[in-house]
Amino acid sequence: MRFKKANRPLERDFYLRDAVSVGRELLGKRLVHRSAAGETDGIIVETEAYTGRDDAACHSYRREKATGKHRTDIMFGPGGFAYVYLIYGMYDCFNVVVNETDRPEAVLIRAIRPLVGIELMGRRRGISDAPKKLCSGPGKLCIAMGITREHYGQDLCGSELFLTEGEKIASSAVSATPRINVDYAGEAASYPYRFVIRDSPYLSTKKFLEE
DNA sequence: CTCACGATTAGA
DNA sequence: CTAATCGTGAGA
Repeated sequence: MRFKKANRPLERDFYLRDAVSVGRELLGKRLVHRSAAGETDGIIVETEAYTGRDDAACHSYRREKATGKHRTDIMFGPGGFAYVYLIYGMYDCFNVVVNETDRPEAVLIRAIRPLVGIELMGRRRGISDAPKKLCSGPGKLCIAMGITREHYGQDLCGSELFLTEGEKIASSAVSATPRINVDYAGEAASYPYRFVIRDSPYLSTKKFLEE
């Protein structure tokens, strides 16, 4: 058998739900990338939910369908596939597409606590000091884990790039805050769709507001 | 075709 | 605080 039971990729059904639920439940899961250079993996400590056509912060906001020509096309299919896009002309961001076909939602993975392949992560990032900074942001974790736009559309139920069970996170250890850097989204900018493991030293920022 | 700007980061 | 850097999407 290719995987030990505890290390199997999460199944499709996990992803076929709304972004807020999946975003919250991805905290504590392990993100694994088996690349030619080696394996890297770590525990997710920060996510953001993007809830589709009605969410002004979401890339699929007011879009109607996949045209075959837009970066968001993958979001219109079923959950459990990778949506990776270039931000600010410099960095890639890794998202998990969620929900059913034609419900274009996604969860942005914003920070990870490195577990495996820390030296490889350091080499990719060009730093040698504390692992706390290796994956403390959506751009940084893509560099550290070797995730690029070539992974756009990858099936996360496969064996190269996937999520699997990690640690149980008590709901009392989770905080929900507004999402980072979505000021352009008007009212949606204040929705509490960012989920963090409170007080984790591996987060992208120290911003906490609400419970 | 042009062009303003971004789900970021590192560095002054 | 700002520069870096380029794909995207809106508009002519």
